[in-house]
Amino acid sequence: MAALNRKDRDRLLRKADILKAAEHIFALKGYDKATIQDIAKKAQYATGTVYLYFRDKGVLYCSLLEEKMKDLLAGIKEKTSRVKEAEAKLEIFLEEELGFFKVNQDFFKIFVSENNGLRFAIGFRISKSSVFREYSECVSSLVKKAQQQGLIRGDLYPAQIIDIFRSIFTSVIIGWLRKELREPKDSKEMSRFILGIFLNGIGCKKGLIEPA
Amino acid sequence: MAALNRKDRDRLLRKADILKAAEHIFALKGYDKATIQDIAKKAQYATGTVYLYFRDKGVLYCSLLEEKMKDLLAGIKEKTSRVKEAEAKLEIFLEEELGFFKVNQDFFKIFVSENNGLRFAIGFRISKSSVFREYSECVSSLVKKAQQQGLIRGDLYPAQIIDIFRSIFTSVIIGWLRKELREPKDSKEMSRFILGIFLNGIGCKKGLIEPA
Amino acid sequence: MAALNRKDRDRLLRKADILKAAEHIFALKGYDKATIQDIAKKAQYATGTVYLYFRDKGVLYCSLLEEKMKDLLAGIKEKTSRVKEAEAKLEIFLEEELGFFKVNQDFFKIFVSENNGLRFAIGFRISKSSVFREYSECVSSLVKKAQQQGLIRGDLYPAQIIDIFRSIFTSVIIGWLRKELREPKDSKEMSRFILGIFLNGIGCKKGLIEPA
Amino acid sequence: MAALNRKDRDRLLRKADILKAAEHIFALKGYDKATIQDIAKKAQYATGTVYLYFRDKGVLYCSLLEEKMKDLLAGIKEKTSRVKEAEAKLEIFLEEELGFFKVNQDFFKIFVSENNGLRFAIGFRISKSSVFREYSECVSSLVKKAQQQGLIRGDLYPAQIIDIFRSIFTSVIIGWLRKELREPKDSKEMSRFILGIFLNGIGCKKGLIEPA
DNA sequence: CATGAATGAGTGTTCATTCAT
DNA sequence: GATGAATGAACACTCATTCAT
Repeated sequence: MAALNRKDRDRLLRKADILKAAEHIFALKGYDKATIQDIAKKAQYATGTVYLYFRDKGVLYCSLLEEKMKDLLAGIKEKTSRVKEAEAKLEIFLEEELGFFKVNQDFFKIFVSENNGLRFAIGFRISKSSVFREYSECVSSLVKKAQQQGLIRGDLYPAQIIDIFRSIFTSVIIGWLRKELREPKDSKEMSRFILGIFLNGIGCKKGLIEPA
Repeated sequence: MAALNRKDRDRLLRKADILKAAEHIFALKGYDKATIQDIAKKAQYATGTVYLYFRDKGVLYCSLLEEKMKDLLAGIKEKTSRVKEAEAKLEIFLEEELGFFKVNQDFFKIFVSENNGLRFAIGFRISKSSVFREYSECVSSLVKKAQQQGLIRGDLYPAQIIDIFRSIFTSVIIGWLRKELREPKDSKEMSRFILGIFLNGIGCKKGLIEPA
Repeated sequence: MAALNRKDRDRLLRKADILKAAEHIFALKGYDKATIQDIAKKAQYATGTVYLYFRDKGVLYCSLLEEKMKDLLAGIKEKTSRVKEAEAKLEIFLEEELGFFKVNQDFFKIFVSENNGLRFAIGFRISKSSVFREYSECVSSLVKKAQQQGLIRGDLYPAQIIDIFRSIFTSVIIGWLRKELREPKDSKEMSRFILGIFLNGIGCKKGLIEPA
Repeated sequence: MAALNRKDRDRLLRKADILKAAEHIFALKGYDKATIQDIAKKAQYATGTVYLYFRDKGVLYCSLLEEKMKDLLAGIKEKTSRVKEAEAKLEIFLEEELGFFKVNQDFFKIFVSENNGLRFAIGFRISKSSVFREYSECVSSLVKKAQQQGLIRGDLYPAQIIDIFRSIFTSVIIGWLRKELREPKDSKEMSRFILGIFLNGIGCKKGLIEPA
């Protein structure tokens, strides 16, 4: 925030260079198959330089996730705070994420494999990180507010709802990125579309079955 | 099926030993971090023994996936063929998968990371395998039938619907396995619950928003 | 020599089977790249069976060489003993080896790589074996007799002469087997041809240079 | 030739270290039995270091052969071009190889096992390499010139003559290196000695037999 | 005896990490 | 600080040898 001296500013610039390269390589090859040398070369630094900025490969990976999540979260918080209604908040939340992933498709791949792989396989406890916790809490509060306002069923854990929300969102965005949707809509339309599925399901309104 | 001589039977038993160990190790560590030595040790065989049954690590991994998918698919086909209605088919499909994953939690982890990461990072083209293709076709036909019978919206690609279906399913099952649900219901109830969300969404019936 | 009981006879037959397979495989792949499993399979025995007849891979290899050398040597001794003159002996020696290698081309490859590789690279001390020693002595006595009879220069070690003799012989036979000679002659003609080169060299009789 | 910066020079020095170690180990154990760890240790580097300079074991081996052949060939070409007569060229050729192998005895072993086994067993097609082809062509042209000048019999394929030439040469040099010759002569004398055998054979001039 | 599945030491090769320059 | 060569532990895979059946 405050004005940085040249040294600190340079340091941040280099970190950013490396993170950008890492984002591309990790998205392309996955965590294990990506090598530090790949990343260093992509970033046009020497191998050792990476270690001046990140203690090890794991830290680099986590930093990447956190950095991106921080950006995403900042956008979401800022935009959703502008409206009051839960529904509008959810809509704007979706819109913001759609926009973010549209310009961060590499990160989207990582995010998906991280989030949907549910961190089973990877030894990192990213969810312990503060940005991730904050992101969870942010989404959680959106969902709780929607429950309070009677928009969303109250008989489910928010965590569960978020998972469902996230997974519908992810499915749709993957199709979107694949250009498989009939009409590749803009973020705004897409946001309403996803929210529609989330709230109303995929069923025709004819044969509604009783919720269990 | 046919009576096997001792040799063939033993061979199958040993393959099964190794596959079981592999399932556990792959679920625990992921494909890359899992080592053949880990798997051999877990199965209480020597390293080289694994190679008597599987040409290489990749083949072992694929065999594992295919073997399990074959079992899963057989159950699904058998059970869903007993009913006529699309809705009942979907319900039974869910019930069958729920039951299968309940007793195959290790495989579930692998299945999720394989399926949801959309195979970004892994070099295997498992989806080319006939069992995987057959599984896709099976789910696809269930969904198409549901569309024809007016149960599911007809304005979406089946592939998209399947993704959404699968992602809701996955989210719920993860919560279920984590015992995060208020009342850990049995497979039958859970199946109706998931189908309800899928068809009707998570919204309260009050404030329905218009689908975009 | 004496009549063998069935047990001993069977044992010899099996050894011969294995040696024959080994000959083929060693010729094809070389010592290191050949595997016992290759050989066992070729001989249509189980892997372990090979070890009932040969202590280890090295012994199998050496036995093969010795067995073949014994056959070769027996033929040479028998045939060369029929004539008196050193020149005739040499001629018959060559004829016999040519005939032997013509029907034992696999062994010829092994023999060449063993003999011409000069046992530098391989850890076996085959030359210590009695058959090899005997073979050396046999050729040596032929050469010495030729020296005594004034056929061959007396100012060289027999060992040296044998090496030269052998190497000319080998070169020619390789070309012969490759069918590179203008007229693929029979063993008798070929034998005289080699002997001619050995004794008179490759030079035209015009410009004889003085022996150093 | 051109002045190299320190980096390039160091790189060449290290490559040379490794090649030297490889030469020794390959000569001692043969290609298959030699391990990269042996070579690295001999060169006093870590295992991985070898791979910074040579892509794999095969490339290391081929590089070694090519590097040495290049040196050998350069010497031969330079020296033989100084004289006109075929006989003198052959003599100088021999002299040069004798001198080269005297100071490169390890390489001589490799050269012999590579060349004389006629590459039966080894999967590399080194003969495809340009240096090897060039070497062959060089020797071939020496032999052809000798045939044209009436020094060598014209009724044989050059390839055949070269084989004989090489094999006599090899036999003699091995004896020479073993110090088995009565008087270990210098390269010049030895060269004339070999050429004498090559042109005139090993026979006494008395009992010349008719060439077949 | 014969078998061939099992063994596990050993090899080529990679790559995260270090450190002298 | 930046570099990138060097390191060496680790892994996939092979195969000579053993031994229970």
